[in-house]
Amino acid sequence: MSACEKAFNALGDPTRRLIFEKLRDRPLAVVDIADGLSVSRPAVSQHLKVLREAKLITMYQKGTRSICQVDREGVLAMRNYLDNFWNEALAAFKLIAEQTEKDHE
Amino acid sequence: MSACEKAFNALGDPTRRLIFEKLRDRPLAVVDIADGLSVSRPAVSQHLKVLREAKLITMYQKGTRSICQVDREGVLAMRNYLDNFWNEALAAFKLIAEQTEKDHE
DNA sequence: ACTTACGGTAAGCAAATACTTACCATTAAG
DNA sequence: CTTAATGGTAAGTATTTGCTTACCGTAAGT
Repeated sequence: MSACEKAFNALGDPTRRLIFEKLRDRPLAVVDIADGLSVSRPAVSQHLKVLREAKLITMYQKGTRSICQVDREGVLAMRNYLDNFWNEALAAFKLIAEQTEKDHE
Repeated sequence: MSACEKAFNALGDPTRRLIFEKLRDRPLAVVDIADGLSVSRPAVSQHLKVLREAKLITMYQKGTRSICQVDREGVLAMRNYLDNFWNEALAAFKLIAEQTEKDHE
């Protein structure tokens, strides 16, 4: 279930979260992502690389522009991880509750 | 929706993810978390503080031991964020798809 | 062909952060 | 009361990592 190790690493950085959220509403070129942000374009490029390797975004060429968009794979992987985590935590909690109940009777 | 800023930061670190996952199956004392990990106990304490402030775990005293367990608040906040994100991304995608369809007729 | 727009990569720097050792406080047990 | 167990905090170090400038490559426009 640690297919999303990289995804958690990637979204651990506030600037990358900003970029990620910018792409939620529409695909954007690198240059469009960069302006409005307080960091340089090369910095953005580096962040995009991390997001790409985490499968949180995909990119394709369109002329000289590199268009970025969110990648369902990474997003769903994280969602799945958290769902799973929570279900198992809940199950474990119930098991322990039953156990301690037994101890008290 | 950025109630989980801290949660993403917290789970951005691999050691903290390890600790977090250790707690999925059962509550543990700090000392129990520390052994098995490759870092010192004080390091664990510091990580626990971060996880606590991110509302990913809660702690309570039991004698000299501090028992840690997962906190639903943080987990559900992240899950919610990702659900929301994905829904909005999907909606945006459809909107754009419809738009470009129009352009082609 | 020349120029402009776009963007990836490298090297170096600066800031953040994860880790260690040392120390102290609290609680239970002898 | 003394000792052992547990764990939080502080100070300092070291590693990581995010950022910048500089440079180069590619694709479109003139």
